Amino acid sequence: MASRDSRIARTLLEWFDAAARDLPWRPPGRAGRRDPYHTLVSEFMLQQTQAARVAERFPRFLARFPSLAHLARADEQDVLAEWSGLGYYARARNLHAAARAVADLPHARLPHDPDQLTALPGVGRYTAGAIASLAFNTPTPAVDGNVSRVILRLEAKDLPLAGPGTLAFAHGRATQLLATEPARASAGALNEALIELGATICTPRSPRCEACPLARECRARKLKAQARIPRAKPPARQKHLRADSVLIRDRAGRLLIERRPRTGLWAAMWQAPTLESPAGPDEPGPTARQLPRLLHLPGLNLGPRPVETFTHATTHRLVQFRIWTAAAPRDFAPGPGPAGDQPREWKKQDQIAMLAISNPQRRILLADRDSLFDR
DNA sequence: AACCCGGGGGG
DNA sequence: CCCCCAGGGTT
Repeated sequence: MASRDSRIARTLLEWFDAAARDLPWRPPGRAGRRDPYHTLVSEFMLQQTQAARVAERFPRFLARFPSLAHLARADEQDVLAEWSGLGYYARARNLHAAARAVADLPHARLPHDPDQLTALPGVGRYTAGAIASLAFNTPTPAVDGNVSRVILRLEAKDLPLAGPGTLAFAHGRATQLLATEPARASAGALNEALIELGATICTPRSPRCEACPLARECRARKLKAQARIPRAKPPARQKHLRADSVLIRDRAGRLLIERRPRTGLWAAMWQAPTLESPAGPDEPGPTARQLPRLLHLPGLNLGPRPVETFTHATTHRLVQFRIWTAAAPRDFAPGPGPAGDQPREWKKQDQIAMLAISNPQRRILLADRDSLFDR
């Protein structure tokens, strides 16, 4: 089978050379080496996130944190602020911590060895393999969801993508491909080609086999099984939540904001004072009279009804937001949030825009709110 | 092994 | 609009 693997590797490398998308973390025209720091940042951003979306944010992140040393020196809240809207915010904290760990290394350089890379916070087996191979051409696999799917189809292996044997199988096959003559000196290019093929051609649904360079080698295609490989997983269960957010404006036009607890959803990010509670048919949620007490906002008078509602969906929850408004009374003295460790501050909208803030809170705090207070 | 952690795109 | 995607850390 060595010749089949050689054909696959050669075909992948030629295809990638001709068809690779132009992405901001790749060297232009595939000439020159990849910058290790750029690779670190982009691989963190690419965890669970599509390349097109990362491409919108990567240049801005680099402009703000131009080098690993800059990132290591930065304040965590500023890194989180720059990450706002990208989701999975633990990635931002881990990236910052990883930059600090590398900066503390003897030469302050990223290791070439995947095992040493795995020791960094937020760097698992995939990310370590990606950085090692893409930035330093270390001959090691980088198996993400794309690569697993491509290999399962290529070998007509009827396994679920997240199944226990899948990663080991894909890892083994990727290692064999990397050992072929055409790929031996091009580990980074081969890994990136596999990822690129999965992202652009061998997509989860409706794979574009007519455009696939590996169509002739693909065993799933031969069996017309590409649509059912990999096997589907059961859907995730969504938890229904309510979030009552109170917009409080003082005489200077500033809004009251608080920081969320350091763990859990939207950890350590800023928001309007918000109470989360279960949502459901027999869960009416707090009333306008109850909310000020529950949120430690003594003396506040809310309007009788929310001024706006909307639904925010994440993978595992459906959050029904209700926005309330109030003008701060003259002697208003808000305490810390109910969780105890939630400091509160008054800020203008243009200052809030610079903070670490989730998408729903961005919608709540940064929209034009004058009309809401007029009601 | 099961669960937590966001957000956007595709059919 | 519903359905889908998927890496790392924690427990």
